[in-house]
Amino acid sequence: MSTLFDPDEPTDSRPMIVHDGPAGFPSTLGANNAAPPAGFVPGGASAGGLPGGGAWAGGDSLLDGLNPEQREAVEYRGPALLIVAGAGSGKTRVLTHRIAGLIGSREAWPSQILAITFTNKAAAEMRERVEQLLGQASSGMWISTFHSACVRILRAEAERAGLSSSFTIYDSADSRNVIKRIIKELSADTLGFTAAGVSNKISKLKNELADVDSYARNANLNDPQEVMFVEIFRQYTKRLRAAQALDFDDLLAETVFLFRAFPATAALYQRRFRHILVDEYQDTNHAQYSFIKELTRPIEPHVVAELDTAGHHVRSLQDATGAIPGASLTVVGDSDQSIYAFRGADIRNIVEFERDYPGAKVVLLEQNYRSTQNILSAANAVISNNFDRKDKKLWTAIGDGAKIIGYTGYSGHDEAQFIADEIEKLRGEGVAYRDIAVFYRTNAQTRALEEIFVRSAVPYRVVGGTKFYERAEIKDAMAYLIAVANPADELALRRILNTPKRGIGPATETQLASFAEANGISFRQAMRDAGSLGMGPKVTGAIVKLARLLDEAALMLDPAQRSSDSAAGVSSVSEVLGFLLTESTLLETLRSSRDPQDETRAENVEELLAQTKDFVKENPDAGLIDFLTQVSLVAAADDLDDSSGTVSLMTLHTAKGLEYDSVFLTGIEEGLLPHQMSASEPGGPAEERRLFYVGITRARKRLYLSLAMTRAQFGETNVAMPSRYLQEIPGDLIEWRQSPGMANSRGGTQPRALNARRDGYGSRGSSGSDRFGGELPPAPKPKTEWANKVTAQVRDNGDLTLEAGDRIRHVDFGEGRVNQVTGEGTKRVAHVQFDTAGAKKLLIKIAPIEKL
DNA sequence: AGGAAGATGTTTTTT
DNA sequence: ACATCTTCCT
Repeated sequence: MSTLFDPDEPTDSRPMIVHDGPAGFPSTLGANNAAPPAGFVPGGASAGGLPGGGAWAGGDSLLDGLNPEQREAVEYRGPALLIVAGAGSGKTRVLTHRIAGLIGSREAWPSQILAITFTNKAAAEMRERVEQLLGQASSGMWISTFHSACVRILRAEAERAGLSSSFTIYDSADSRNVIKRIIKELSADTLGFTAAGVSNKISKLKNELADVDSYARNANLNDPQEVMFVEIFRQYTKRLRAAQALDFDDLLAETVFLFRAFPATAALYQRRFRHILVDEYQDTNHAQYSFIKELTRPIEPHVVAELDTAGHHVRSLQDATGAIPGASLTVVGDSDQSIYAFRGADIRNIVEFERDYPGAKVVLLEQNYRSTQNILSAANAVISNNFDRKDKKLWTAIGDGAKIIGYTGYSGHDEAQFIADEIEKLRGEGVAYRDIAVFYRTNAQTRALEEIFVRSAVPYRVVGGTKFYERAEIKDAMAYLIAVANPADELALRRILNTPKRGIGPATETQLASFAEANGISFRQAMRDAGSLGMGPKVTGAIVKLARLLDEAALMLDPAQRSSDSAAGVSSVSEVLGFLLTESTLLETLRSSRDPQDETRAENVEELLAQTKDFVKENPDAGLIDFLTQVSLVAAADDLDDSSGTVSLMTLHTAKGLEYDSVFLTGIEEGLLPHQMSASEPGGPAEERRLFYVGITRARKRLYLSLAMTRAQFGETNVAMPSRYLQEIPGDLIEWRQSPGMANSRGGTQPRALNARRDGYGSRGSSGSDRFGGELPPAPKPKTEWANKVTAQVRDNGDLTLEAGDRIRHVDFGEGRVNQVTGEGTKRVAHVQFDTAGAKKLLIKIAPIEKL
């Protein structure tokens, strides 16, 4: 987060560098720095810089503890470097050391470095580690995501780009709303258009840097379907522009367009960033690729001259021809971990890097420092089934480690119970909750897990999922802020128009819109002028009042206006939000509602208010726009709090780039992994395999693979088949606690069909393990004890008191004896030794138990 | 205008 | 199963 507001301002206290503007080049040197940077110095580093170094980082050489390949990746100097980094091969280490080396050896100023990461969290981590290596904070580095970097550039160059610098950023839900409205107005739904479909298509096009016009030029105008799509696209573009809004894809595309249209503007950034490093390069799409391509373009002599005349310092960077050579580019990636093709990531960007940047150096990192050999062997075996890849084998010096544990549950709930039990077992062995993670393919799978975890008193955290900022009440509150920051944003205005209810219905809304249209004024202005619309006095009053409220809030933020009455200076984001929430009665309405859910909603809004206060504290110089930007660009993985002592639950996609001691990979079933939807996509199954591979390689010491025989979806319970990928793991690596073929306890449930492999995978000698070859037995009946019963009941045992020695009966586990009771109030937990089911922990308040 | 009951679709992944 | 959207009723 701090990366979005990294201290790049002249107000920064450190004397090292003085900046000269948004694209500031270190034009003036601090007194303590004698040597100016001169772009990269080939060979300079190894000669006098790094190895002997230690001058800058508390004496620790940057190369200590690196293997030869890693060293090479840190030390190499040249225009282009590709680091092919297998999972867990220490690429973050290499990147941070490389950056620290560039800065520490004075080859580059921090401000000449642009490092792109996949998430804000990764950016923050990288910044921290670089500063740790350097032994000091280094302002001016840009370490951020593609999107954050583009926002920063676009806000700085807004005028050039034809935008307001306070443009709003629409998330996918916002753009879908706009599209939905357009579809409705054009009655395009009769042609089979859906908001989601159109939104996806537009997103894909923008990722390819197409816009309406370029698309329309090549469109087949005899196809009514196509004509309609073009019309929707056109409307969408028009509305976003009118609202001074950009969607996620625009952020990149507009930046690229800006660079291409204004070479001199681009040159400011080309000149500034002499070293560009991109992480997760395999997941870049065409727009991102182009962004990097533009930034690393050499600056033509005539543009250099232009800059020079404009007073920029460029002479020192010129080569013999008068041009400024392109920045040096380092990309890191692993094509085996490419999992975002579905949203336009183009694996060719990394595969063809050498062709793209002739003379590029390639370094391969294959030694893994994360996982045990058993885990790596499984990963290697799986991924080797993807043809069309460079063979690459991860290896480790760590040793074999524990076997992979396999488990087949009767249902998703059974699977979840197994995981909860195993987590407790691990806990008993001294593994902390925070070192455990549970991965799944789809968010829907969290339900069963959460239910069981709550019951079993396993502390957990869902990373991502339904995000805080996507909640309706938060979007409402945010819409107030957006309306203040960007009066042109009609979407925000319409959203708050009748939230909370103030008697302004859809009819009134339409009247306002057409009034604005007819008079060529903004929706906001139409609200101010509502008096001349001849509506009822009550409605008119409500509209005008809202408009006035927003205007007033805007004044609170405007430094020019602070002259008169209000003694205080410019108000902070939290003050403005507090004002808006109070005056609009949004918060009060939620609090006094009789809908029980509104209580939580009110709490959420208050949480947002608290967050703005934190934000103001951490970023004293940042304004409303900065806050809105930050909120727009937070990702699922960003809010992961490492310090919390909880088990982490997340999707396989979110898991990329993370690692845990113990990993549970759940739902390894056909239809789920690989997912049903991927079957029709061209590279689908291969991408799903990479996803599986990514999941496996997150584990350091222990890996659990679990699946269920039946899984509930769409309210129906369906039979699930083991994933084809399971067979790709050599049997001797897995120890099946309950194998896919032997889940027949309890009076002999039928053995079930696998994808018919006679040698079975892994079933270790237990009875019935090899009975499933060939035949296709009927689907097993869901075990009644589990099937969908957990959801049915919302239990509340009230103030049931238990103490050590009590005997209880549990719906699923039978009878048992309480050994211990811990915790307080509603969180009291009973530690129970069941007669047949073993030891469990139960949350007393809600567990399906009775005292005997 | 606002609320309740009924209809509908949604679940692949995300900056 | 659940949430959201639509339709109908007050």
